[in-house]
Amino acid sequence: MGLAKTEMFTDQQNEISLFAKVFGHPARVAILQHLFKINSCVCGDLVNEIGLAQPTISQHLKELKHLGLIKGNVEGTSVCYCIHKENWTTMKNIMSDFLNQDLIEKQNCC
Amino acid sequence: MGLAKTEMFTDQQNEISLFAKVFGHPARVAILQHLFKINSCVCGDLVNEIGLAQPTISQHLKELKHLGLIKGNVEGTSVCYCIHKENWTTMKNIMSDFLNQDLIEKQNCC
DNA sequence: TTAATACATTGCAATATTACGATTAATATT
DNA sequence: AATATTAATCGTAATATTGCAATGTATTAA
Repeated sequence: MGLAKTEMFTDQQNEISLFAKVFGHPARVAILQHLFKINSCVCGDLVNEIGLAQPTISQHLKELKHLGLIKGNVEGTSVCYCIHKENWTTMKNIMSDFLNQDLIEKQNCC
Repeated sequence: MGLAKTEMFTDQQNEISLFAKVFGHPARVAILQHLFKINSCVCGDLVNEIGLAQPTISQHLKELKHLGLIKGNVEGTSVCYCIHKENWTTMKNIMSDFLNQDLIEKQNCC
């Protein structure tokens, strides 16, 4: 198989897992952290910054863009990337709801 | 390839991606949400609850346990699972730091 | 002891992911 | 126009993930 049976889960569960999946590779984490650190648009130097080959970085950027977490603007021959702030906030709220579920003391055995 | 080049990333980046990866499947999200909802140990009914075959659930539980996010206690013929609260809090702090990076207004082009 | 129950493990098929060389597409420069 | 630059896309190899049938293991019940 290798494919998740998404139809048996809620939209919320599928959405959480899609966001999580995109953070499930250190290169994409590194790209996002760099975009936050620079806090402006990064044109081109992500390949040097991260250290993977250009097609690989391009593929990771595509996934981040597809989920709406970054924006890309063509600027001459290069492309400028930055965090999509509104979508990042939306994602953050969804993930935070999941992570911040109540840990009330009431356990029986563990 | 199919394997991440973890050696070129920081420990923090690799840790974030490992936690995210385990949330990158809706079945594991559903299992965790169920454990939170019950808010005590769940003995046995996870297979009925989630709807995947027993070996599949067992495999997902193994991954969650391996990362330390759940605990499993043998209770007779069944095994009781619950959230590992301390580890969950640690994970939550790591993920929150990543998700809550500052979104200061200063963008050039995007 | 035997049978039943609950869960783990093994083995395998189908699909997904990661990485990159080669190529293509688009714009800039000369 | 010809060339250079930058990034996307294609194609492919290596590896990982998902799912489950079959089987194994441990505990309980009869």
